[in-house]
Formats: sequence, C-alpha cells, structure tokens
Amino acid sequence: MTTRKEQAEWRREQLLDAALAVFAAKGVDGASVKDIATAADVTPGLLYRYFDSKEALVETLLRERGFLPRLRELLTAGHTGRPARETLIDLLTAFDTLLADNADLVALFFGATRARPALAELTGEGQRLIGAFLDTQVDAGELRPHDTRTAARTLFATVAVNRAMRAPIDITALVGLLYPDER
Amino acid sequence: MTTRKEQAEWRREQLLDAALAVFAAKGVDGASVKDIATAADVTPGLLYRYFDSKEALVETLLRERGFLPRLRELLTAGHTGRPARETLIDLLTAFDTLLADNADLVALFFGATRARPALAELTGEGQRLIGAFLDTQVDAGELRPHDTRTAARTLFATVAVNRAMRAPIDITALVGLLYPDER
Amino acid sequence: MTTRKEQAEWRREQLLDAALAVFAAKGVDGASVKDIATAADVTPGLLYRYFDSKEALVETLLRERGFLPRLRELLTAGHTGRPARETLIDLLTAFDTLLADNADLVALFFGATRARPALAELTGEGQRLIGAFLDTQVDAGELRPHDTRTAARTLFATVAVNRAMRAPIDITALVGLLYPDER
Amino acid sequence: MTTRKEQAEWRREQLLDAALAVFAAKGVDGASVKDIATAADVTPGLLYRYFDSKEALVETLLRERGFLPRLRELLTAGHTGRPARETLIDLLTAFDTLLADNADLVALFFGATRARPALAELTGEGQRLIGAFLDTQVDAGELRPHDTRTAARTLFATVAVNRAMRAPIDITALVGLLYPDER
DNA sequence: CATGAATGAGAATTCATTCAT
DNA sequence: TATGAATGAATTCTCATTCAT
Repeated sequence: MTTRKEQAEWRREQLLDAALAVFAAKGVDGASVKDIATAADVTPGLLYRYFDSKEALVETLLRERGFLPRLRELLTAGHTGRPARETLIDLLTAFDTLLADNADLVALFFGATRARPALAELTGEGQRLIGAFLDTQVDAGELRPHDTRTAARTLFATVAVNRAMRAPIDITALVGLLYPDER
Repeated sequence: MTTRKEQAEWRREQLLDAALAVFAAKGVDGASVKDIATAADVTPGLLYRYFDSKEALVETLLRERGFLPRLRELLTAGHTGRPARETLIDLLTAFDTLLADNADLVALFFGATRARPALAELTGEGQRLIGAFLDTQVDAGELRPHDTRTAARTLFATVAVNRAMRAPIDITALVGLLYPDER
Repeated sequence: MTTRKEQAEWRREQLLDAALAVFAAKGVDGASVKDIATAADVTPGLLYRYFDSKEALVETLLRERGFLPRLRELLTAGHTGRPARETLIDLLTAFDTLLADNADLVALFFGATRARPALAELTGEGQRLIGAFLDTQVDAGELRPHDTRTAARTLFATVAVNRAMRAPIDITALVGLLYPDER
Repeated sequence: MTTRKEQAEWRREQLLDAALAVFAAKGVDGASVKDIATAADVTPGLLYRYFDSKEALVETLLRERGFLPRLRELLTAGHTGRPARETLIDLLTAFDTLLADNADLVALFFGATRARPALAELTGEGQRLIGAFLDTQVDAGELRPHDTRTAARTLFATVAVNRAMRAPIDITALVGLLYPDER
C-alpha cells in the first residue's frame, strides 16, 4: 500500500524524468510545458502542483540531478595500492562513462547554462578534484612533477568536450600523452 | 555621398551585428526579432527586407561570419624556419585569440548547434588541421612521434573549452605538457 | 448540471456560430481571428483549443454546416400523389427557403469557394437532383418532355442567383414559364 | 515619339491590367500590392503615383473596366428585321461571350462585391435591359406575352451563373425552353 | 518618373500559467 | 489529486503606405 507521500514523491520524480528527457531532446526553450506534460502522461495543470514554473523544473533538475556529487564521490574514492597511471585511466574512464550515462543531463547543462552558472561550477569543481588527485600522486612520486593544474584542465576538458561532441576519445592514449609509460 | 547600394549593404551588416550581439547574449531562442530590431534601432519589419526569417539570420551569421575560413588560413599558413614547438605555441595562441575575438560567435555556435551541424563541422575541421600540422612536424623529426590525432584533439579541446568557459589556459604550459622541452 | 463534455461541445458550437456570422459579414479573408473571438466573447487563443487554424474553422463550417445533406433530403423526399407542377413549386420553394434560412452559409460559400470546390459540388449536386426529379415526372407524363437537364439548370440557377442577390423570385411564375398551366 | 501624357496613360493601363490579372488569380484580399507591382514589373511605390490605394485600384477596375456599358450597347443595338427568337439567342450568346471574354473581371466582381454594390447594380441593369427588350418583342407580337420580368431574370441568371461556374449552357435550348418554337 | 528603404499597424499563432470543477 | 478550459502576453511575420533620393 503506497501512502499519499510515496505517491506524491513518485509523481514528482516521474515529472522530472519526463522534463529531463524533453529538455534534452528539444532544448529548454524548445520544449513546451505541454510537451513535458504529454511525455509524463498528465495534464499541464498538474505540473504546477509540483513545480512553480517551467524554470523551477530546470533548476530542480540542475540541482537534484546534477552529477557533481557522483563526480566528487568518484574522484575522492580511495584508489590505494594500484599504480597512479592506471588509477588515472580508471578515473577518467569513470568520468567519461558518467557523462555518457547522463547524456540527457549533459545536453541540458550545455543548453541551460547561458543564464545559469551551473556548468561553470561543474567544470571548476571537476578540474579542482582531478588536480588534487594528481597532486597527491606527484607527491607520492608516482607521476612526473609537471604543472598539475594545467594537466587537470587538459584531461578534464578533453574528455568532456569529446564526449559532448559524441566523439569519445581513447583515454589510455590520452593519459599516455601526458604521462608516458617510461618502460 | 553614399549610394543606395552602399547604404543597403551597411544596413545589412548592421543588422547582422545586432543579431549576433543579441543572439550571443540571450541565445537564439531567447532572442526575439523585436530584440534584434531594437538593438539595431529599426522596426522589426525591416529585418524581413533583408532576411527571410529569424532562422535565415542565424544561418547567415554562421555562414558569413563563421571563423572557420580564418581558422583554416591560420593553421595552414607557412611556419617555415622556426622550431616546431614555438610554431605550435603560436598556432594555439592565434586560435585562442581568434576565439576570444569572436566570443559572441563562439557563444552563438554553442547555443545554436543543437539542431545545426555547424559546430561539429568546426571542431572536426579544427582537429584535422592541427593533426595535419603535427604530422608534418613529426615527419620532420621536430616533435616526438606519438599519437598525433589524440594530441590534436587534446590541444584543440583544451583551448576551446577553456576559452568558451572564459577561463583561458596558459598555452605554453599546455604545449609543455605534451611536448616537454628536453633541454 | 452541465458536464465538462457538454460545456465543451456548447463552446465549440458557439465558436462555429460566431465564425459563420463573421465570415458571412466580412468574408473569410476580411475576418480576423480576433474578430471571431470577439464575436464569441472569448480570447483568440481559445479558438486554437478547438480548431487548429482559421482555415480549419472554414473547413469545419463547410463540412458540418453544409446544407447539401438537407438539400438532398429535400429533393429526394417522396412527393406522391400531388400534381407534378405543384410538387415542383413546393420543391423550389423549399430550396429557396433553405437558402434564405442559411443566408450566412450561402455568403460563406460564395466567398470561400475561390480555392475550395465546395460550391461547384453543391451546384452540380443540386442540378442533378432537380434533373432526376424532372425526369421521373416526364416519364410519368406529368410534365412536357423537353430538355430536362437544361430545365433543371435553369430552375436551379435562377432560384439560387436571385436568392444570393437577395432579390428572391416568384417561384410560381418561374415554374409557369417553363411548364405553363395548360388549362 | 510618345508624349509625357501618352506614356502616363500607357503606364496607368498597364497597372490596371496587372492588377486585374492578379486580383482575378488570388482575389482582392489575397493579392498584395507587391504582387501587383511585380506583375507590372514596377516597384510598389510607383503604384501610388497612379492610384491612391489598393482599394482605389479595385474601384477603378470596377468602374472603368466594367462591362456594363458594353452590355448596354449590346442589348440596345437595333436588331431590326430578324425574328425575335433568333435575336434573343444572339443577344444571350453575346452576353455569354462577353462574360467568357472577361473571366477575370467576372471573378473580380464575384469576389469584390461583398462590400461593394457593383454586382447587384450590374445584374439589376442587365435584367432590366433584357426585360425591356422582351417587352418590345411582346408588343410587336413576336413573343408570347407571359411575365417578361420573370423571363428576363431567368434568362440572365441562368446564363450568368453557368458561365461563372464555368459550365456554359446551351443557349438555344435555354431559349427553346421559354419560347418554344411553335412550328 | 521611378525606386526601394523604412514604418506602423495588425495578422495568425503559441504558450506559460491560473483556476473552477 | 487531477483535469482541461480559459487567458493574456508575446512571437514571428506580412503588408499597405510613405518618402527621401
């Protein structure tokens, strides 16, 4: 037996799902509230019981569905014991996979960020996290001590842009470029 | 004394300027024809003497103002005599400057490319040109012979993304990352 | 207590009524959607909940309000027992009355038929039906055996044109012309 | 050597020709001033040197190109010596031909008469003229003395409507209907 | 005489949002 | 909770008309 609250929560998520799909497909401006309601199989009016406006839908998606938490979790997870080079490859692969799995969100982010600072925030955070990771490895003597901030930005940007362009890059080759296997 | 033809040409350019500025600021969907007309200090109706539709305005900007020709010119210019490493830095700097000088266009490209293949074309072309350049240098023994395609994509993506995010990168450091100064 | 469905149906009819009146008064091109909405005492936007476009409004009127079915019914109704001459008068009078009762529709037909084949269809059908009726009467020996097709076209055109011009004709005299009372 | 005045007159007629053709093809409302100017191979502005407005064009066409004068001339021409029945056939045939030769004008009349009383005037005049002719023939004992007014309206309406519907009628049969050849 | 740039008013249509049911 | 009728404001676009050149 589902309680009132559970049902409401379910409906809310369903509306967010529908909105995300429609926004990704048509862009925020190109998607009408009616489109979203139709996709969720409800009437436009109902949306307004759950969200104040179309804009509120976008903001909620950006806030609640943002993959920044998952990214942070990913990058700060302990990678003890394995060689830094392999860990870096795992890390970037996980990031790439995250982007691929959230293609709709990535599309929304790219389209919705003109007026909203969300993407800048995301990229900043991502670069910072990768940079921090690189620093620890350099300190541990596992990686060559060059400019880790530039390296972080390079790695992050390259993976992100090529995934966004739907032309994913070979991550092993990418890491090999910056941190050649010296053997 | 300006002839009718000159005056018409001037007006056309003015309208394109206004449209570009407004599109960059608000996005294509967010900008109304009235916005553009107001920015150009004319009546909306006048726009239709010069362009068939708002969409035609976008297409014209992408076609006539596209910086792809300038990019191509830049990348294929003869760089004889100087060390490859320095030429690469010059090249990427020029590319970065080009993007900076055309910030509005870059914004338009990013916003307008959902339905239009222009950006994909641009990135593809850019990466190809940089890759071709790297190949010649590797052949000449000036650069280390690693995966030039991946290197090209990395360089291009990094410069482009960081410029688009308005957080330009240190290009010397970037090149130093991929092609360390061995001395 | 009116249900939602009934209310919607009522609104739909009301909009068609308003549209017919406005179209008849100003012609299809001369009538704006705003005119129709004002006549129906609603907002222009509401029209689009019920009809896809102004053109759809015209088509719906021509289809749903067309008097062709009633005309057919009229002409094919059994007229047994009475003298053909009187029946013919009754018939044309009923036709004339039908046109008079649907003056707005007649006006719409005349104005809207430039691009639409509705009127041609109507006249063709009308002439055919009257012709068929005349044939049966001639076969029965009730009317003089002259060219019934020409007679039908003559009768139909005369009644229609004079009614359309709002100068109705004396139908008894008209019939008397073609089928003189021989007594 | 054409004088100024001749050239102006020529241009004026050219514009009227173009306007008539375009009005007939698209209807008065459907034709834009630009359409007419294009058809006349001039610019819209020039039209306003010759006519005050689009409406003035319509009125001028209706007034100057109206075939009422030619109709009157036709109907009042002396038809001495020939049998009334044949004269009537000649008359209606000429009328029918007149309509056929002026199909554009007929179309304009039908489309333009909603707000303008021109067509009513035309039909009234036409019927009166035919009626007057019939009267003289009845007085002369050439035709049977039935209701000449109804007969006139019948003949006129039948020819006009069937020509307007582009399904011209057999005029000899039509006259034979009203005034049977008694031999 | 002729052009065509420019305007202003208005056209059809869409859509986020509200609200009675 | 859910519906869907209704609104009002905005949007893209058209067009008769004017006027400087």
